Amino acid sequence: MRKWSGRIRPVSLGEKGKAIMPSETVENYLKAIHTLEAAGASDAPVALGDLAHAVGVTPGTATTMVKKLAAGKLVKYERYGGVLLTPKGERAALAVLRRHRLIETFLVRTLGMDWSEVHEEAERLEHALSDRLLAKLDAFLGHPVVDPHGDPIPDERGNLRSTPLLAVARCRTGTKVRLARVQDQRAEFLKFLNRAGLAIDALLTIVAADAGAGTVTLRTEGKEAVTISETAAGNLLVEVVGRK
Amino acid sequence: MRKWSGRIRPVSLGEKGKAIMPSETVENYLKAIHTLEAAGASDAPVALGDLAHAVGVTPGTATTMVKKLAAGKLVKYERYGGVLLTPKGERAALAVLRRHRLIETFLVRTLGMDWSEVHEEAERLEHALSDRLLAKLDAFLGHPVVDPHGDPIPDERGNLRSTPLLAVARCRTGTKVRLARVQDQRAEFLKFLNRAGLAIDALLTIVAADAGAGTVTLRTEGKEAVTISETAAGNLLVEVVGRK
DNA sequence: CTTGAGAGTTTGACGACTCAAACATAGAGG
DNA sequence: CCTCTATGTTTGAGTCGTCAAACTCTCAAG
Repeated sequence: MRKWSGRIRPVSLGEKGKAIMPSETVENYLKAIHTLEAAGASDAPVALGDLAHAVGVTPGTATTMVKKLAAGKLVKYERYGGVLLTPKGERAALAVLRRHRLIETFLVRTLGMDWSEVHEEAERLEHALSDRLLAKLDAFLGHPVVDPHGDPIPDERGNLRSTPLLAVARCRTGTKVRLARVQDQRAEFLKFLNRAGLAIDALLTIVAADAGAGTVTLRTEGKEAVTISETAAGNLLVEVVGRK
Repeated sequence: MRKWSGRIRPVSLGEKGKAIMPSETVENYLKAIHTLEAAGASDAPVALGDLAHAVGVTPGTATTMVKKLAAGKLVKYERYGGVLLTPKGERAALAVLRRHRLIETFLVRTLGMDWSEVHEEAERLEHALSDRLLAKLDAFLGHPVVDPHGDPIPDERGNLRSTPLLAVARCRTGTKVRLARVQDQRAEFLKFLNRAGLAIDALLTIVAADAGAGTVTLRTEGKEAVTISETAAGNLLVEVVGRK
């Protein structure tokens, strides 16, 4: 009788033993929860509907999955009460984020891809890198601390270095700022930024803000002014460098 | 009512429409069939048992899967008659092989990983690269024609440039050769080659061949002689450069 | 021929993930 | 306080890939 030396497959959650390799699906849920936690009020649990939307499944599916995550001690969950990452879940989420951001950095810096096209790519690759490869990549890139969108890259231990940044939406007219981080990664939006000359590290001046129209106007060195929605302005994080 | 903009998932085989994105599993079966076809006598169908073994599943699973591949016109299959790739299946298999080998090349050349550790890595990554990324990678590497093991890399159209090579096992004593390709990718074996100083492009001399013991002895420039099994010698492909 | 061992196939079941749709709950507005 | 609607949960079913074990076929040896 032959022995079928099958490959080792991801183990189901909540089993005996140690370091469980989370499935691709689980990693995606954790990442989404992390992102939603960061976006919402601090300590506010993430609504399952939002989670479902972020992951791209129906609410029922999210409920089912979250119960599994809870069984695996990756999240804290109460019926009708939303979901929060446990420290363990947080670590796992940051590990995924680290892979994602290092990959994006590599794709842009080394392969010369546009920042508008690397997100989807990284989305698929992030589940296929070993720790060993990740370490090599990190070293190759010179241990970058932010990715091409300005998002911080967690280090091996999951520490996130956070510089306090300000949304353009909250800047007073006349402020001079440096674009440090873009939180909307939709290709559409990034391509618009390309056209408008709004790149990471670009120096900008807040020219005007029209609360009524819900727009903000800004100008980058030598280029013509651009007007964007307040929503968009909320996704551009900057560092103030001075006042005109 | 919210619209669940779920992600597009791989479509099941044999459906209407065109360019079906084969699942990771399907890609692995095709790759395995291709490899087994190449290893066996020309035009001999691949036995389902061998396929099952190569993919790491039970024979029943392989049968089931092969029927699906046949439904998708990727293989020619007859009950009890083994399996052969159709032109379509061949193309798909070569595409996977191309991705696999370009990734290995990148991992060794750019990230400095050892050739003994890249196979497994590539095995996972090969299913996650877009054509766009692959093209960038190919250009970045300067359109390499062989991977770190000496295996030829199919071009975008699936053309394989094949140089006729000879197995060390078939070389006469006294022949001087250049090591061109290693067909056994088990980390164990490659690490042994490292220790023995047997690298791609190394110049070797066939010192002796003992048919009784089933061994071959060879020497590389300046190093001491190594004796390997005939099986191993069958997996070292070389180019003859002269006779001593 | 006949036959049996070995290769291949079928069947029934399962785990992971998903959806649609029926159902339950919370909590704001009246 | 009651009620309605938003949101969340459950249920039943489906897909994909897998296994174990029962079953079937092929073909070489007698």
